[in-house]
Amino acid sequence: MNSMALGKDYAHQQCSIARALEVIGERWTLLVVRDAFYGVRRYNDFLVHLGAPRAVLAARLQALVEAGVLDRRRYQESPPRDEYVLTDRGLALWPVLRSLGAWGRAEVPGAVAVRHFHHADCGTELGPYGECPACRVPVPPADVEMRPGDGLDRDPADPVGRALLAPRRLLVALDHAKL
Amino acid sequence: MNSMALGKDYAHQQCSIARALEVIGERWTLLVVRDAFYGVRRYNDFLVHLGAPRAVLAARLQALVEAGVLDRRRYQESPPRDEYVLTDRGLALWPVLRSLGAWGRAEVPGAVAVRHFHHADCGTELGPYGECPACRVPVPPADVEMRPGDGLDRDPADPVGRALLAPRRLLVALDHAKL
DNA sequence: GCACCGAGTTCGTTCACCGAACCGACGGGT
DNA sequence: ACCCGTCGGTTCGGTGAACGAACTCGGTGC
Repeated sequence: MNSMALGKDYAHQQCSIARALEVIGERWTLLVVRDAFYGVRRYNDFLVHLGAPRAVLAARLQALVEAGVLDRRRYQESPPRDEYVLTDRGLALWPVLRSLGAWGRAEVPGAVAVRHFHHADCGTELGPYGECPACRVPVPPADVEMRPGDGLDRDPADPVGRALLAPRRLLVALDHAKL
Repeated sequence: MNSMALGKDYAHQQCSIARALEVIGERWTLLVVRDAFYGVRRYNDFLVHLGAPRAVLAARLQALVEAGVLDRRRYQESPPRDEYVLTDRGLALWPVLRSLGAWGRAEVPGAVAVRHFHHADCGTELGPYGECPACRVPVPPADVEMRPGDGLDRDPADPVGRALLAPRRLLVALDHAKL
């Protein structure tokens, strides 16, 4: 529970980047956070959408809760079921995901535009830093609308992938009645 | 060179974030890129500053060159010595490092300000997105001056860490006459 | 009672990371 | 000529993490 034991620490590095990577730098972790922004909240939905091993997913979710990035909360009592939602600290990761996605789309060869992000208030597509070029304000993730792009597979195998085909507001939970 | 048998690929994920993570998501990779922004260019300097295993460092440098993030170039013939410098594609990672560092400083508990980044033209400290609040422009990394903060260790063990104590412009190579 | 579901845990294999040792090309000192 | 040191790696044995399949457990619906 304290610092060590895991090989995930960058030892004596004194750098806020290294400290950030100790929290969100392990394999799968940032994709879990991404899915949380997309509205995924349940263990099984993360599982089918990510394709990660079950044990790894369980470990990442627990680590993110302990790091204060996700909050685990009961959403029904019988049977007892928990969901994982982003805390303020998790929401603060939006610029990281935004800049990573922008780089991946612009700089990794063979990339096609898979998703577009728009300012929900005015419909304008976000700039590279997650700001609205029209309104000249940084757009918080709650005000972002995600729309599918041309490169997106029209018929994903998993139900979560299908649910994410439609335009949707970030952070809004998936509707399980429609899955 | 194609998809590979390595476990570093996020399989069927269609997401520019996942594609970016396939390039810079492995352990140590992003810290190598960070050091490249700080002016580190030689194998041995990366090695002593990062503390990574030699084999891992060699693999990461090679992978980054193949991905077009770093360029390997000869800087002397006898003995033949190469240095690794950021390409345009690597320079485009600046917003990623900037947002990660900002998050690590603001949101990871127990963090103290270790380094500050200023707009070299006017001296103003950069905003959270790497923009200059005074000039209202996004600041390219070449125009960023890095200054040590209060949380920085005054006497690091390695010579590279000592060289990075002084205020310096990003991307400028370390001066090996002073190491 | 029984099948089913969500949310994990357990387990054996595979793979990547680690750190120490080793290697080869070159330069400098004696 | 010989030894020493540096730089930039490669090799190797041990360890820990990731993987995927199987299993468990609580609870519900039929």
